[in-house]
Amino acid sequence: MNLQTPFALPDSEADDRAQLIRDRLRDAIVDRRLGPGTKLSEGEVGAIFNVSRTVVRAALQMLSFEGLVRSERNRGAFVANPTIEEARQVFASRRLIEPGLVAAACERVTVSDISAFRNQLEKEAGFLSQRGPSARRSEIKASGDFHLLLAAAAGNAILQRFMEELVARSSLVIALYGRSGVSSCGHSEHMAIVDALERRDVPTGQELIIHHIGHIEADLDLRTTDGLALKDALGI
Amino acid sequence: MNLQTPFALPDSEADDRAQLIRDRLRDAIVDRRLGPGTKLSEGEVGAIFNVSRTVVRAALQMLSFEGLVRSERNRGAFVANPTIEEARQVFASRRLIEPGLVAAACERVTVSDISAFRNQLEKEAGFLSQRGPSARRSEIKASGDFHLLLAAAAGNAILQRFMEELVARSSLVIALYGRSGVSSCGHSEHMAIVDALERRDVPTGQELIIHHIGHIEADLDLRTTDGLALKDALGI
DNA sequence: CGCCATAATATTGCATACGATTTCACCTGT
DNA sequence: ACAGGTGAAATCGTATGCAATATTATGGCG
Repeated sequence: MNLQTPFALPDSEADDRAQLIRDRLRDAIVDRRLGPGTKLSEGEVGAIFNVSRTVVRAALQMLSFEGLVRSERNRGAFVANPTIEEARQVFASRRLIEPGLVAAACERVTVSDISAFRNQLEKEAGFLSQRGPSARRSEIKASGDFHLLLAAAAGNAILQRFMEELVARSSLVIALYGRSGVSSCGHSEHMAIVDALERRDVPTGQELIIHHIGHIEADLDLRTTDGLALKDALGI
Repeated sequence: MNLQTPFALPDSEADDRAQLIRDRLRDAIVDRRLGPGTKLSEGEVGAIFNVSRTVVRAALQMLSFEGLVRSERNRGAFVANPTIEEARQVFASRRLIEPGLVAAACERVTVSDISAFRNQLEKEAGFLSQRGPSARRSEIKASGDFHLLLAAAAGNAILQRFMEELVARSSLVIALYGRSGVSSCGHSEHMAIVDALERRDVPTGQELIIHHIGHIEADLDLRTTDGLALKDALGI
């Protein structure tokens, strides 16, 4: 467990340590420092963050609601291992919700929203030009953050929370089933979407985001692994 | 607190008492035995269900994630009091998601799904013909269950969970802002939707559900209460 | 040599204990 | 009579302890 937090929580004035631990764990999961299936022992996590199991349990329960962690009774909590079916459902949900976000965002987007988008796009470009696993992770995170920015711009707190969950789960799915690592073509698509938002061009924006989600999903290997694949596994 | 559970949990062999308590509380909230703003004290709830505060806290945390309960640090948990803005967002979310559910459900409904729908419709009719506050509550619940059935028929577990949250929150919103109590016209609309599902008629089904959601929302009083209303309040 | 039964160990589920914070009642002073 | 302050009671946040369950190690047996 490399959470780069060897000592007690330094920050912040904001109480609620469970939330803080949840955020740390979530970050670690979505940028794959904690891989699917990793056990998150209450005692161990508590020791790392210098808190009792009580507050760790609260954090793990939150992550379990978000679908990032699977809790088994009397066995503990593990980083989720989404099945292919779950992966499909994540993307089906995104295909349903994100065009709606684009429509809402087109209506109410402000100049400061747009500049936040541009800022995010520059960050993406920065990570793209770098090399190394750390930049890779940052790139994945930045790519997800773009969609979260879209959700925020839509101005619906409920849908925003749904999207937070979907984006986080997507990153798990990509970790498990991603083929080429990162779909680097995503950046230009994000740019085109921002352009459409700025023009308040709903149909174009929706078409772009649908294609974009399609590209992300197309980069996954979601072939069902039953029947024939079993033989393959035995053959090896 | 009238949760009609004066003694220890009778059922069931199924472990996880926190989940059971969450379900009980949620039922009480969505059928308005617990009104918005009601305090849910950990100790009190624990005494009712004969469990420690630990497990009550877990249940309340779950409800707080679902938006049915608002938790304030060092103050406790209260049945949520959605604002008008939140109410609008709940219905905006439903307008986005439910047509997608109809489309998915049309593709994959089975005959047993249809009969489940018909069964549900009969239940609704039964409550409609009765009088009294208890039948009223059952009617509200049954009306929500119809939409949950739709979500289940769509076959996407993630969207199903989102809908569970949205339906539950809708019932809170109706409790707060409902005008005529119950939109009794809903029943015939539900029937028409089931007919469309059976014919696998996506466009009609989507149009029907959009109108249906519109009718539910139209029965609310979501006029914003700022500016002028302040004067009114002072005038009284 | 491998396999199953059994004991030792670790981990979770839950209750309880205690300090911290809030709430409420009461009281005093103006 | 009322505003504001003070103290008691209630409630929450968190740590810890114990029983129950799962996991791992050990040893006997086929």
